[in-house]
Amino acid sequence: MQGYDKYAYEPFAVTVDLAVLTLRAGALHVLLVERGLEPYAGRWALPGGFVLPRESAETAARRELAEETGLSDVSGLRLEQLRTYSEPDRDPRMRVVSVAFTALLPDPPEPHGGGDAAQARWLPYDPGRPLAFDHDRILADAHDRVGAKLEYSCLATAFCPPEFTLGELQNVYETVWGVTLDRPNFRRKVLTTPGFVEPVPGAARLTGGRGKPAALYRAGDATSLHPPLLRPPREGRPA
Amino acid sequence: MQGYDKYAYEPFAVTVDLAVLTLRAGALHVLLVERGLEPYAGRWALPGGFVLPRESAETAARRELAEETGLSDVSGLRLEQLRTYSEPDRDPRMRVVSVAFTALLPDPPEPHGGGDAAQARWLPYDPGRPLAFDHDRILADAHDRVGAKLEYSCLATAFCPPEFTLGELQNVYETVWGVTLDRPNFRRKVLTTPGFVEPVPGAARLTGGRGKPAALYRAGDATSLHPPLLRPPREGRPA
DNA sequence: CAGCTTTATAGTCGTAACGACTATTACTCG
DNA sequence: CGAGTAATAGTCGTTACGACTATAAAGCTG
Repeated sequence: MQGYDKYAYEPFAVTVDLAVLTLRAGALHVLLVERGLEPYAGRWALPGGFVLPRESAETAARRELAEETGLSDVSGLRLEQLRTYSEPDRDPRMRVVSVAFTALLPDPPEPHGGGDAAQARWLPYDPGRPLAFDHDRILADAHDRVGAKLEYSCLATAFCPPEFTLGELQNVYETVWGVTLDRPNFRRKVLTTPGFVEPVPGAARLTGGRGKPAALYRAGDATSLHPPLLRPPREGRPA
Repeated sequence: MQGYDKYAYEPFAVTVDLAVLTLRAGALHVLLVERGLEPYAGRWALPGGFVLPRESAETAARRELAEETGLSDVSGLRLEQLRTYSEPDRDPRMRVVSVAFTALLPDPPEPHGGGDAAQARWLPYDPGRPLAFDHDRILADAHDRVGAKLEYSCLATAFCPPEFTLGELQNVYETVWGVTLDRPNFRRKVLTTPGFVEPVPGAARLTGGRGKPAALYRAGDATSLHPPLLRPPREGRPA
């Protein structure tokens, strides 16, 4: 950066891309938009758009998130920078550098049509689905990152509504990691980690489904998990 | 990104900034360059520069790293993307979006003057030192990230020469974290983690200093630490 | 309504991991 | 040759965790 005044430089277009994840019906879903124009017309792509002249990438990402999801209040949502993608040919038309973000939503805010997208929909997360540009790689990176952050942060509550049961919280881990966890052990771990969750005062319980009604919890004030909640080590590689 | 063809967009300058860390004489050092021109003339700044038209940010970062350190072979070094900084006013002259990278060097490759910088030097890491632009924040973010990655990755060996003693490896942790660790326990943890380090075959030992000569090890083929090597929990916040 | 299924919650037991220590070995330095 | 220093070996008690059993409280099914 000290070389400003000597180097010639080329201007780039700067965009943001959003990997917005949620849990619908026990399966991980992603917010995708269908491209109407070439290149990649008809292909699914991550929502996103240009960073405006007076915006930071974070601001632009939050604006796009509101536009694409149609949510009235996006201010409380966690929006985390993932990484920046800058391969010279990632867009065939021009030089585009894209800052990717990850967001996690509690409940499926119904599809929506807002924003400028031809069509925006929640689709099940499928690592094999080819997306426009390098978006499949961005999405895979986002999935990896979220999976890793579940281990040592309290991020999982971001997938849950304000009040949730431990079963719902466990579903977050199981769905994102693609494993099943032992329920009593999960419960013990979460409850003995100070600040991870706190019981809802009114002794409120959630009933309605089958089985014994579950106690309700809220996210606590802790932000990191010490010690972490490790996912079971993969078979084939010793721990 | 689907909005290309409708939105007008503003071109940005894209740069890379490098937080290059090393251990000199048991203290964490950073590679800094002294700015010759306004703004921030005379201030220390992170090395970096513009991304050229046909480069990715990663390529540009590696090029800059070679130029600034004067190292002949930079290809083996770990260069990791940290985060992108895009506040509209981070550079008073123009709109600059900067992709920041972190690199870790084993041994202090002597200062150097290569590249276009007025002066490049290793200075002790000091969170209080004001740097040009938002570079003090970038540097702080890099330090945080490296500290966190030491816990669950084998990154620490990147600070060490190809063959190192367990004492040197422990120094990496102690220096970056700013704590002291129990030597036998550290040793046990490192040696019982498969693939973290492997002994150098020839039963080579490093002598020369005071004390008993230490056995030499190399980095193993593992890349992540399962279970992690947690830093001691801060006092004041219960674990 | 009885009994099955389902889900939440309580608790046990054995082991692995880890923090805090002590002891011993093998060097250099004065 | 001792004193100091750093590496290595090993012990002990506690915590954390995986695997598992048991009980409680709901809905469902006939």
